[in-house]
Amino acid sequence: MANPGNYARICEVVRRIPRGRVATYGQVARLAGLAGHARQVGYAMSALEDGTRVPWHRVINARGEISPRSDPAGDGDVRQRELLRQEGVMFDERGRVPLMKFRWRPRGGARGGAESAEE
DNA sequence: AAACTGACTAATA
DNA sequence: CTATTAGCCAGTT
Repeated sequence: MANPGNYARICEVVRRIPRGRVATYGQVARLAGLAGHARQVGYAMSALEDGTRVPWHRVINARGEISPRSDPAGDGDVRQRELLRQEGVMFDERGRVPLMKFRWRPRGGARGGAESAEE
């Protein structure tokens, strides 16, 4: 990565997502000080080197689903779902995560449900 | 340097 | 619910 600065921020944020919680790309971007750069967050994830301790699997899209990615192996999304399930995250019939319940809420609870749920 | 690409989101229709 | 449009910006070609 030519500019790891942004990636570092993203990793920092992702790293502090507690177990059993998920965060959206937009949320991570905002917390990383890159509001509106949700795309860059996803891009950063794909650029992560192996051996990284960043829980990238806890980052999902705003719909609460695992974003389909163009992985040659094609097992990336499957693995992500497995990892989340291991942490106690439940999926509904459609394979989605109820953000209303599992969304990571930094701050004492100012967001989620009552406030602007997402962007 | 210019054009493409992409693990995204939100607003409309 | 799906489809379309537009905004966003770093990394690749």
